[in-house]
Amino acid sequence: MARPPAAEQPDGVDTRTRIQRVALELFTEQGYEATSLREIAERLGVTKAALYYHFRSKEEIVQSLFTDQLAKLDELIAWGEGQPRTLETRREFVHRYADLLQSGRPLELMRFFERNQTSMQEKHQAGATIRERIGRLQGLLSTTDDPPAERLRRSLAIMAVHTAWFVLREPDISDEARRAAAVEVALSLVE
Amino acid sequence: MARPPAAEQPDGVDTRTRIQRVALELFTEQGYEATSLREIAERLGVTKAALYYHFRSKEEIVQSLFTDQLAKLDELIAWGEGQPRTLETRREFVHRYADLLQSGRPLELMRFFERNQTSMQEKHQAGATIRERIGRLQGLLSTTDDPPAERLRRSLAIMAVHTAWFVLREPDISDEARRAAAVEVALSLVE
DNA sequence: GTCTATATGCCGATAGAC
DNA sequence: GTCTATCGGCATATAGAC
Repeated sequence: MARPPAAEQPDGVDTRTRIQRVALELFTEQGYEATSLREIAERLGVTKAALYYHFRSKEEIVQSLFTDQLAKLDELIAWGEGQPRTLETRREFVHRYADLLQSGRPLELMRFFERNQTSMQEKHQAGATIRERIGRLQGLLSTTDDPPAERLRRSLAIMAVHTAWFVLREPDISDEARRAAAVEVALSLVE
Repeated sequence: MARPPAAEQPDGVDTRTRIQRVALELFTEQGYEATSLREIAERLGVTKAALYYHFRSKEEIVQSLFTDQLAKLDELIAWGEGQPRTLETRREFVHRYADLLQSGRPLELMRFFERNQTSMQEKHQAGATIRERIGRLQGLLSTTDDPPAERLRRSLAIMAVHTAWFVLREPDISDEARRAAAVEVALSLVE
């Protein structure tokens, strides 16, 4: 998992991590397919070959982004799958999910994934993994027995929590206010 | 706009239209960047050069998909911008928007757009146009003066109408039932 | 760990025959 | 309207020196 033994740059971040950061940014802005390894390398001031020392392929860069962050999501899913399917569980889930998105950087990953859905297909291993987890999340809130409107509402509850960060940008809204709005709307959708 | 004078294939659809259909399908499934003109041509049993007789570039194929369908959306926006910003207008908007998505094929275009967000950037002319229209749609339902939770709720109302078609698939749900669920949830979000 | 140099292949796009 | 043939370019990926 972790790899402590690594040479560090002046800014205290090793090259592997710098590659991941730049790749995530460019993949999200321009798209996975539209971003070349040459572009990533140039941004970092190294050559393509240096990238291949740290990652065996372009796809492996993406995989590394997710595997480094997937653990917390799996914790939440494990918790949810051990709870009774009650209103109280759904409420608690909304809060925990909002927490999850606010801590660490899973939100940047979500955005990357959302904007690169076509690249993250079944062929892409990271894509398959994330899709499976999203299915499990939805499964925590509703079952196929529920009436359609209710299933739709509960899917939207999850979307509300991410979407809040993209819809509520301007003007001068604090992270706390955005989170409060997300939770309020999501809660109303799981009632 | 229309181009009646065109040779037709045995199945009654001219080549230009067949190119558009296959392109939309492949762009949506695999992604715009990941789909080559060679692939589209092979699927149709022609060569790349034939594609270039009908469209000047890959991007022009995408543009043609939207320009052929944008008129109805513009009608809805024009109607909405001429109405008072009342609850009754929002309700009527939800119904009209659901109508719009059910008639014709704008839904397939929405799916294509949603799954190829990174390719449909500002540089891409079709992308800029659609983004502008989506902004106008959101503007019909809410203003920046509204409190955050309300703005989020109204953005979700629009999403509910599309999302219904992707979330509510199995098992044996009719178009009418799906539409009813979408409208019900969207209405509750614009109250 | 990073470099130079290169292999190999597909891409979008065009020219010109039929 | 569709074809064959081709251009120039950039892609991912690798070999091997330092």
